[in-house]
Amino acid sequence: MATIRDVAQKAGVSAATVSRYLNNKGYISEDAKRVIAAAIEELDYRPSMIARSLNTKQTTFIGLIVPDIVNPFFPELARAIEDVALAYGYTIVLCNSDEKIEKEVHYLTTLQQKYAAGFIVVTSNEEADHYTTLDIPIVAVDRRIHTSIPFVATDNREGARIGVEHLLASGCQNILCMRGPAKVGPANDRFLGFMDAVEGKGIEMHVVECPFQFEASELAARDQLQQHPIDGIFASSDVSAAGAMKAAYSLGIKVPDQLQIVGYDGTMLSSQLTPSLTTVAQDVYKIGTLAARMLIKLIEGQDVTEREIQIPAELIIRETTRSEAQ
Amino acid sequence: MATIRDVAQKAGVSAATVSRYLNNKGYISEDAKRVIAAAIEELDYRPSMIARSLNTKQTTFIGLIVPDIVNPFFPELARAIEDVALAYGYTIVLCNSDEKIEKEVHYLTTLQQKYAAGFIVVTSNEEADHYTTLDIPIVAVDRRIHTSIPFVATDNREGARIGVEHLLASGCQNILCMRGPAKVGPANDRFLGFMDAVEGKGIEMHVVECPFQFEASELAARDQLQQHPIDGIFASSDVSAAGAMKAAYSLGIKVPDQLQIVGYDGTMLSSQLTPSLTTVAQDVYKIGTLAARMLIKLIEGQDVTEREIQIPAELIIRETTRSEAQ
DNA sequence: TCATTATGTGTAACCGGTACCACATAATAC
DNA sequence: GTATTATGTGGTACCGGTTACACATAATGA
Repeated sequence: MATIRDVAQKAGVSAATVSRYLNNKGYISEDAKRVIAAAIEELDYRPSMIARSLNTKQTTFIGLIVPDIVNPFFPELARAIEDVALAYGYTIVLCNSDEKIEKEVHYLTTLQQKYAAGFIVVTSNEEADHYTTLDIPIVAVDRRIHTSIPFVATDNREGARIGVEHLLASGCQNILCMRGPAKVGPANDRFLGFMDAVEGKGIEMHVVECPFQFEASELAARDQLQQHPIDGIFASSDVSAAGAMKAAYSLGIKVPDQLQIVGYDGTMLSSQLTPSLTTVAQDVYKIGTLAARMLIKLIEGQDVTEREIQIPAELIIRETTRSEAQ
Repeated sequence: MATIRDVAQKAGVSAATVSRYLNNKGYISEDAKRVIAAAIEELDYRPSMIARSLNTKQTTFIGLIVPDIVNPFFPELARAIEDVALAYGYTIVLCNSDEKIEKEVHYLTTLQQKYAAGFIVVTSNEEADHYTTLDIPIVAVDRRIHTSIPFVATDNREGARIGVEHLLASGCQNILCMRGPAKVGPANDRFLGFMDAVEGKGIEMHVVECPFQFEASELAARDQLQQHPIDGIFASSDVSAAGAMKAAYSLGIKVPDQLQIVGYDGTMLSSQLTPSLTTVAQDVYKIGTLAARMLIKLIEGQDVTEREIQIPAELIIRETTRSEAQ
């Protein structure tokens, strides 16, 4: 690899001049520009970002910390972030934390001492010290970390409320809420939204807590369906809804005739199921782009006025509900 | 951030000694070790990887170039790679190429001048010059790039053959093959496997090419199901199989009673569908770990004996086939 | 006892850029 | 005609590590 001094020598100028050329700083004659450009071309010279970083102290890596990229919510988020990162000259480093503090801390420290300019983080860990004490910018996505850390997410409470309203409007009288884990912020918000919709309506309701995981959800749903005459399910993730559909199928319960189901997330899965799933869709791509933009602004020292962004969710009515209203 | 000279000063030794301590190189007295460790502790010193990289010329970034992380095959691959990368002290940089040469080249060049130590690449692009001329190691996954580039993938031909044999053994007489795009290597291998199984068996067959995409697959399947008395479908991806299931459902064709379906990939989706999908599962995690190990060996200058690895696929029999044999 | 080797540490150059400063010349101002 | 400013370039220290080399002392061998 050619260095800046190789270029300088070939062009018959000093390294300083080449550096100025590369960064469009200070005065450079047209002659010098021409001869430097030629030398760069000829040597196929590319500046070493690492040498540059050493004294500018600036890098273009963004660490993306997610629980597990295999969970279908995150690839889409990653994709969105990567798209804006690319546009602004950043690249993203993928970190799977499995929700474990040790892994989060590991990535935070190694990447910081390596090269990271900032982080985008999705975590449910209560202890946020290792985030608040960081000296590079962070943006939290999906789950709030600490009031001092900027945050982007769906308006989950309102989203859930809309989904449950739809179930109500479609005639459900006996609703099961398959709520997510209590320690996950958005799961709680969705549960609150469920309560908002259901309260004072005089309908019967059941609540079961289950992880965003297929088998466990199927089991929980089957159990509830056997115990109660349920005619509507609000699942707080599409995966749980898929589990519920499977449970209904194996119990011979017809969807949507005997049982209506609303999922949450709006992942690919929801449209690929048979019958296709009515769901409350999050605009994950938008969340990702907004978070990335915000982080890059922070990195580049620009003003960030809105430090908390809530994106509305959208109800997508498909085949697991009857929407009697229509 | 404290520097090595800060540590040296606090410990009353030279920077060289601290460096030796950090790298376990050369002689260091126990006294020195103690006093340096204390100074590091006190200053919360972390060596700057970027300064280190500048003269060792070694980095610990692995570029992962995939068409689109949103395609469910890739998160699992990424996860596997990331797991071994973590174990060996590497971090992975996520690059979505959308199969576009420009984007691939962009990432290749920027990351190379930035920091990458090697690449793991999934691409179907014919033109491989920008890969073969690279001066850092690469490993190709899923799709072969060039004979000179190490390669890890499922034995797709054999996998497909097994899947189709199962359809045959389950009594299918009129089979539709939903093959993948002609320009994608693995899709061709799977088609060859289909032919291997079907040839000379005297059964009726139909072939339709469709992308690994839900809507298009549903349309193609519906079209074929309306034209021919098909009783078995071999889809070369789970997504296509899901499309076929939807088509069958909307045409009132019962699965598996009237129509049996075998998918390919073994993604989450296959188990979450109702009925759950019989599929030929790839061991994506294994592919990822093997590829990552191989790349790291190449980066670290170790011998790599096997430069082409084929992993067997496994048939997972679920509810979309009847397996009469049993 | 003297030569040789093992042990331990510091000095300084270097990796490949950036940026401050000095300096030279041309253009403009007074 | 001299002072001032704009334009253009080079020298060199520095970012924060690593490492070759020199040097000093202790331990071992003959």
